Amino acid sequence: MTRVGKDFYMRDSLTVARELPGKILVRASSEGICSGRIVETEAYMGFKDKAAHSCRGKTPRTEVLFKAGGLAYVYLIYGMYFCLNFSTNSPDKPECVLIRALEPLEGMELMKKRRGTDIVENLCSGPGKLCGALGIGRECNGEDLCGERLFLLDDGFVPDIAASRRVNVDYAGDAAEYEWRFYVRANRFVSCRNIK
DNA sequence: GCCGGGATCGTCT
DNA sequence: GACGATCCCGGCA
Repeated sequence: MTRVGKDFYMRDSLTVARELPGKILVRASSEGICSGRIVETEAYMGFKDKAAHSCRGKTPRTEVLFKAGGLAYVYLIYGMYFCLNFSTNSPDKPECVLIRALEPLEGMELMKKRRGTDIVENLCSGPGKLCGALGIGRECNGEDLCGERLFLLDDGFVPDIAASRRVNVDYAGDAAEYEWRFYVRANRFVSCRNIK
């Protein structure tokens, strides 16, 4: 079991998104420790990707993406839910990877309490859900992914990974067709299991 | 089990 | 002023 270091994030988001499934995300807060194995990701490739927040340049919201990779990019969606992304690559390439689903491991009781359900499949099977389960909000934006509150472990497990179109980016023209979503095949903790 | 609609507000135009 | 990188609930089967 090793900690994932900064170098891992200093590559393009497609490469990172493909290698993330199987890694273990650990979240430590005042309420306790939670962890889960990443089972679903999406790559957002910066300027060359019309679905990416950063494709039209730097704004107050996307500022974190214009720094070296290895930071959390957290934003509010639909006015009610948060999404967790890992920034990747160099400051001139504002790319990131959306974390879409986890297979819950540690801290099951705390995650159930935060989510208000005992159904394990519903704890982290979606971007908004996993932020709820892990207690991730706007205060995590810019958080170092190699710190003590949020980090990644590698236990050597390599799952069987499939690719598909990304979820809910129909507005993005050609970019909507790119198969930049990566998920663990036949895993019951993946969101949108009808999309192949 | 599947489907449709509503919630809710920060962000950018 | 419009619109989401979503989720939940209710209705119907």
